[in-house]
Amino acid sequence: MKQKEYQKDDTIGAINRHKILAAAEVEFALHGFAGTRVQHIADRAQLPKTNVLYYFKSKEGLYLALLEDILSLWNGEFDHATVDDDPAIVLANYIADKMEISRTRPDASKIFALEIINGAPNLSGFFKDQHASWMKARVQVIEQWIEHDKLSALDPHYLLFNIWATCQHYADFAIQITELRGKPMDENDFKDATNNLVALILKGCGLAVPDTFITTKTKN
Amino acid sequence: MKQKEYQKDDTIGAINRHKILAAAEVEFALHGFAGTRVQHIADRAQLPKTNVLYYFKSKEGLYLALLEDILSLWNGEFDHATVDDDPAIVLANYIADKMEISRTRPDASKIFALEIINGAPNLSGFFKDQHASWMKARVQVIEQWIEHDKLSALDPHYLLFNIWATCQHYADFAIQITELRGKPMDENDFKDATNNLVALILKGCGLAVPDTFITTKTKN
DNA sequence: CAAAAACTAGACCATTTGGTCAAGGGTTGG
DNA sequence: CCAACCCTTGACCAAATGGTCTAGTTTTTG
Repeated sequence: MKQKEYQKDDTIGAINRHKILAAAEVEFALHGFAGTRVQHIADRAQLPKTNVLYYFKSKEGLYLALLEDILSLWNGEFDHATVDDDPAIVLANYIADKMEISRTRPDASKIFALEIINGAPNLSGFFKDQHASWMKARVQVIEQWIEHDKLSALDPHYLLFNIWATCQHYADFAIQITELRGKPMDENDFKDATNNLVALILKGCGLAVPDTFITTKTKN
Repeated sequence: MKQKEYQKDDTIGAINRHKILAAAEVEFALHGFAGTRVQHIADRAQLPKTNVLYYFKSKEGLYLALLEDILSLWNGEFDHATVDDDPAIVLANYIADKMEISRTRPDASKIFALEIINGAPNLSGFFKDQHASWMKARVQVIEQWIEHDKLSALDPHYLLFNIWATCQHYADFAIQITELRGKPMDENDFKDATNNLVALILKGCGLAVPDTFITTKTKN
């Protein structure tokens, strides 16, 4: 973070750091922090182990750097929504965003999940505070929507939890999903899943589903 | 499994095995398989480490025994539902069951989640097959409900995934939830969350919410 | 072009940790 | 009461692994 600002992206160091982070993301997602071997990260990045330790002081240092990268994904459109916005549009887009992250960055999602399940031992107080205040602000907006009868009465906390839960699930439990569907989810399946989920949640909140999120299938 | 059938529950061996399993559940949930120390399990069970290895041949043996216990939780009411049942009742009860497991056995839920996230390396083919055929049967019932216009059209797979996702979330992400709500969820909070979730999903499916799942609050 | 800085890499080490062993203590059934 | 079995326990070990050291190579910079 500190160096990256002024550092070019095409120096040998930057390239290697990037390769290592990418390899680490796969390994940590698959084996957790304790179960991951520095050697395996090195192998995957096609570098000697010593190099990994050279660029990142330690296994923990690498993990923390990765985690910081991952947390930066957790921002989006919804962050700036106000009462005046249409809840149907805002929520649908929020869900679509989250689903898109699950599709394109499943390992990031898994690492975050592992971190939380294990008691969030590496999430900084700063992140937690930031997250808590984000939550508070979003809850207020949703409550205002409810007051203005734009949304049926429900606890905004649970609504948000349920959205996160469902979206994350498509990344974290991808193996199970693949097993049960008989095939992995491709981009189209994700679109279907997103539209299904948007419909479920929006209708569940008493909202109409925006046209853009209605699947037009031959199947009636 | 093999011995338990004829073994009494009050022998010294059975008691210790039970203590060890309980301790292991906490430790594995908190640190994952690789991150868990046999010594810590022993400490928590208040037994010497050698005892743990005496009762269970190895760390992996203990983990597998625990996992088997946990998987037995994954059965419930919905297993026997048919077209003739009321989908609103069946689904609401299914959600309530799952939420109850999240409340009472959060560590079991976490271990299962860790297992899936890490690629399900220890889930037997038997379990997977069983699970897949369970899924197929449930999907059929839901499709029949849809054909009979008891439910709005949606993909049954995604509906089930979304239910699992939300229910599991209250166990797996309990730390985050506590952080964001400012306090841990007690039994009453779980009841609220359950009713919120039932309302969201049932309304999302075009179903009326059974009376038993409507929270009567002073808050309008 | 020379020197400093960045990078590569094999050899090596200290520690941690799952697991073994042998010896002894309790319990139970005949 | 004794013998077989179950249980307890400290001492110990081999393997794995994160990390260091040193030495050399390449790249950058003045």
